[in-house]
Amino acid sequence: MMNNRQLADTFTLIANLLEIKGEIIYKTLAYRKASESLMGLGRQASDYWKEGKLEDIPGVGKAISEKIDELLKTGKLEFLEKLKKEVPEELAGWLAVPGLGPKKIAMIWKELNITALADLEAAAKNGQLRDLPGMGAKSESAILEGIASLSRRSGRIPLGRAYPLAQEIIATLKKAKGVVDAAPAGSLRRMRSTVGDLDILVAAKESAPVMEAVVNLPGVNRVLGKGETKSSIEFTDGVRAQVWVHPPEKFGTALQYATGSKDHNVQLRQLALDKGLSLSEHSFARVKGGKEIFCATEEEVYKTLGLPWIPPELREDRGEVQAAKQNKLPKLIELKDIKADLQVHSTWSDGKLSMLEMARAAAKQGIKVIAFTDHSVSLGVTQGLSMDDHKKQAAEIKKIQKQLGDEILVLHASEVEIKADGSLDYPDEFLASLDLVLASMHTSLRQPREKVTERMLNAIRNPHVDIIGHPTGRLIPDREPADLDMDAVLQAAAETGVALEINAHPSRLDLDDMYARRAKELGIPISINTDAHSEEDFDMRFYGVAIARRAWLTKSDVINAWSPKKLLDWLKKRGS
DNA sequence: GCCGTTTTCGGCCCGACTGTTTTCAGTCG
Repeated sequence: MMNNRQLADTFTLIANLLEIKGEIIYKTLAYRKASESLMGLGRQASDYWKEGKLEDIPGVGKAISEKIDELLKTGKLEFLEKLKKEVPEELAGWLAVPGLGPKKIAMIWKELNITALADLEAAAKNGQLRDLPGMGAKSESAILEGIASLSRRSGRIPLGRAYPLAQEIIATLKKAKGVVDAAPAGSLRRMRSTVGDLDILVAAKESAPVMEAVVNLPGVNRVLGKGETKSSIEFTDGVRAQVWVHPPEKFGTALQYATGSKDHNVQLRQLALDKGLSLSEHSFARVKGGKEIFCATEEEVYKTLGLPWIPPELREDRGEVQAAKQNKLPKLIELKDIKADLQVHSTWSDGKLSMLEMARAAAKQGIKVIAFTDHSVSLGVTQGLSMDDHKKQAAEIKKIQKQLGDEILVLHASEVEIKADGSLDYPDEFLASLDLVLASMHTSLRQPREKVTERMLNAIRNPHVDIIGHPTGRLIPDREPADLDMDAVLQAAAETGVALEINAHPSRLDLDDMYARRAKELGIPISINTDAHSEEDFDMRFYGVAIARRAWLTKSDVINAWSPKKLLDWLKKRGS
């Protein structure tokens, strides 16, 4: 049975091939829209299918629902097979080359009769492209550069790498002449767990000095474009950045525009048109003449549309505009709301600092409850604790609690391994003796779907387990999530009341927003934890909270934001 | 191909930048 990702990939391929074929653009857009919608669904399309409700999926109508039906039934699609005969599938890969679009691809393919990327590279090197219609020597070398950059660029950039890098760039640009303000935009500002490139917006009266500073940033390898309002650069490691410059009085519309998402902006522009206004990054223009409206802040942009300001994390066209219209935007959780960290490691297993040092570091950041979840015995690489070790650790916790007084409450917990056969690393009687049990998978993550799901369900159904740590086991950017049946996982979590973690470490951010939002809808408590192994790791809460905000979570949805008393009562009721 | 508190047909955001052009097409976000 195909999963959402496979369905989405199929429709993206169809869109790419149709585009090269020269099909009307809106048809290809419809397939792309359906593909994105499937990726952000948070539920399996096959469930909609079983209920006969495929057309409830946004962007899926009669034609695409029939195609999903065929794919789920047979695993194949007649329409796609035919299409591949008209347009070689290999050509879709060319679209990944920066600077190459569907028109040029079709033209080169037909003129030179080549379909392999290697042949394209050879043709460019041999100077065969420059004489084609609409091409020249520059286009030819641009294509060669583009192919070379493909190997340099390794896909999307983890948020934890992109965010600090953008802050550095912003700090440098703020020193340029005449700069009033600078801010991240794009998926970076929306805090997606990975971003494609860095979008940065600068407010300045004069553009030239800023653009000069942009192309002279440290580590710039190539200047992809340099204009008055926009410049693009590529760093030596393949990371790309785009910088816009707008005058301060237009900063609001410009920031709103550059933040996106594309679909959110489409919604706003439509709303503007309904009011007789045309919204661009520069201003609101009246459709029938009259004065333009300039906005220096985003608040003014949304106010002009009759909406409250929508936090960037929500701007994904997932119902936020509708909610804003009805004044039903959630009051999103904030960093300062987090009062507990329920996954922390110490030198008892693979942490870098003692429990006392970690507890003090957490207290310094306003944390009131900390749970030490050192690894369990079977995870040998981390020097997991035996039950005997735990007795000693418990004694140690008593001792440091006295030293810490009411500065911070220390819980004796464990990150218990969910073993390959689905059993937990300690017997139930022992789990019951701990203050808190967090269960996670670290090994055999590539088991087949049924097996790995059953294993997870077993942990969720253990009455002593309070939290499931980093549920899917993904590592950004290197490891795909385990092939879990997330519907079954969420269903079981809803039934047993176990909390699911948003692991705040930027290489995990697991659960990601779409699952966390679905969890909230099912009433599943969420726990945002740093998985800290050192003092700096406590800062990673910031990313965890960002993902929670993208999932529409409020204080009451997150157990770490509850009062210590409420949290302890909840733990007590869970029987461990 | 999808969609609908003015539409079941006629829309579907719109501007910047580049390169190959003598006014515009292609790509990108």
